[in-house]
Amino acid sequence: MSLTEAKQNPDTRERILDAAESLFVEFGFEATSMRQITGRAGVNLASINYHFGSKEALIQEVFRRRLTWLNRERLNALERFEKEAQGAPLKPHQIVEAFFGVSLRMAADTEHGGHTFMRLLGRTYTEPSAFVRQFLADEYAAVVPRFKQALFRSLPDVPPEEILWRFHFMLGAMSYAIAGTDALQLVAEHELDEKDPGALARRLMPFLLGGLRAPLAEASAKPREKGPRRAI
Amino acid sequence: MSLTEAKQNPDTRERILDAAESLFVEFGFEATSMRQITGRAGVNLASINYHFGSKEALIQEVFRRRLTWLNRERLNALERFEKEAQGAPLKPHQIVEAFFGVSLRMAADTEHGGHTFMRLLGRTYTEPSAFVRQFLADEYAAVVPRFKQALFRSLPDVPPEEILWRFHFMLGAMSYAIAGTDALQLVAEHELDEKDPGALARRLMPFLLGGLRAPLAEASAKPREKGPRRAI
DNA sequence: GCTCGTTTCAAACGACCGTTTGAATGATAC
DNA sequence: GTATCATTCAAACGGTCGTTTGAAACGAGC
Repeated sequence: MSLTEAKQNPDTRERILDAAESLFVEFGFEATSMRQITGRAGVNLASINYHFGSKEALIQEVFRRRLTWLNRERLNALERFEKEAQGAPLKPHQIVEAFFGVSLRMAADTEHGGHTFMRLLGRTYTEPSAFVRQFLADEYAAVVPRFKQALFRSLPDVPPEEILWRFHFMLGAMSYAIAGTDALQLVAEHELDEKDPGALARRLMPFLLGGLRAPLAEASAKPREKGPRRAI
Repeated sequence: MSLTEAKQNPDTRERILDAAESLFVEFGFEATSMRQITGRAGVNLASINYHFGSKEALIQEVFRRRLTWLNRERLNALERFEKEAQGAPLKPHQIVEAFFGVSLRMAADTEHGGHTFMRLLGRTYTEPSAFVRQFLADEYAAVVPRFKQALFRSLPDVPPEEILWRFHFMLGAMSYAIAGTDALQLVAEHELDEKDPGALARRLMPFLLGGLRAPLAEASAKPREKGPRRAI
C-alpha cells in the first residue's frame, strides 16, 4: 500500500454505475465502451464483468437501481390521492401529478444523479435495442395499468383509446423536455432559464393538463377552422 | 454476366440510403454496421465509402435527402397561411398545422419511406452524437425562427419564453408519438388502431393545441388544487 | 504465522469495426 | 480493336470492441 493511499474501495459497484450512467447520457449505450466506463470510475477493466457479468447486465442495473424506486414512488403518490378521494374518481391533475410530478422532481435533483438518470430514461423510450425495451416493459408492468385505470375513471366521457394516446403524448412531451435539452437549444438560442430546476415542472404541468383535457376532434375529417374557443 | 441477370444497377446510392435509413431506425446509428447496410442494399461493402466518403457522411445524407424537402414544405405551408391572413397574426392552429401537420403527413406515408424517416428523425432529437446534433441545428436554422416569430405574434399575451417551452413540448409529443411506437406498446397492450396512418394526426393535433393554449401556471409555487376549469 | 474466499490487476483473446487498396468490370468514344 | 473513365469487387488493413484468464493483493478467521 504505502504510497497509493487511494486504494481503499468505497464501493466499486456504485462507482461503476455512476460512471456508466453519466457516460450513457453523454454518448449512448453503444458508443460508450467498457474502457471508458472503468476509466471514469477509476477501476479495472475486468471489474465490470466481475461485478455485473456483462455490459448488457450493467445497463439493466443502471436502470433498475433508480427505476424501481421511481415507480414505487409513483404508485405511492397515486395511492395517497386515492385514499384522500375515498373511492371517488381522482381529478386528472392529481393523476398527472402522481405520475409526472414524481419524475420531474427526480429530474430536478442534480445533486444525486437524478437529473442525469431522467435524461437517460427519457432517451431510452425510443431506444432501438430490444433487450432494453423488454426490460422497460417489465419495470412498468406494475405501474401503467394502475394509472390507466385511474385515468379511465377520471375521464369517463373520453374514449379509453383516446386516453391512452394522450397518456403516450404526455410521456413524450415530458421525456423530451428532460432528455432533449439539446433539442431545446435548437429552438431557443440562449434565452431560457435552465438554471432553475423547478422551472420545467411549473411550465410542463399546465401543458400536459391542457393537452390531456383538450376537446376531442370531430370523428370525421380534420377539424376545420373556428376550433373550440380557448382562453389565452 | 450470363447467369447473374440481377447485376444491372438502378441506383446504388439510393439503395444504400434506403437500406441505411431502415436499419438506423431498427438498431440506431452506432449499432448499425456498414456490412449490414451494404448487405441489405445488395451492394459491395466499399461502395459506401466510394459514394459517400464515410459512414458519418452517409448518415448526414440520409437526413438531408428528406429533411430539406420537409422543411421547405413547412415554410411553404406557413407562407400560404400568412398570405391568406394578409398581415394579420395567424391563428395558433394554423401555425401548428404548418409545422406539425406536414410532419404528420410525411409520417403517414408508409409507401415511400416517409414513415420510416420520421421515426428516425424523432429519435434523433435526443441523439447524443455531437455531429448529428450540429447537423440538425443547421438544417433547422432557416425554419425555427420563422415559426417562433409567427407564434409570438399569434399569442401576444403569452410570454415568449413560455411559447418556446411549449413549442419544445409539442416537438417532444410529436416525436415520441411517431418514433415511439415501441413506447406506446408499453402503455397500451394491443388495443390501439395503429393501422390507420391518419389516426395519429387526428389525435395528436387537438392535444398539441390544448397544450399550447393551456392557461399559464401561477407565477409563485406549484398550482394548488382547483386548477382552471376545463371542459370534458 | 497460515488459510481461504473475495476482489483487483495486467495481459491477452477472437470478433467485428470503418476504411483502404489494387485489380477486375462495364460503358463510352474514337 | 484501344484508351478512358466511373464503378464494383474481394481482400486486407490497423484499431477497438466485450470478454476471459491466471496470477497478485487483500481482509477475516484462527
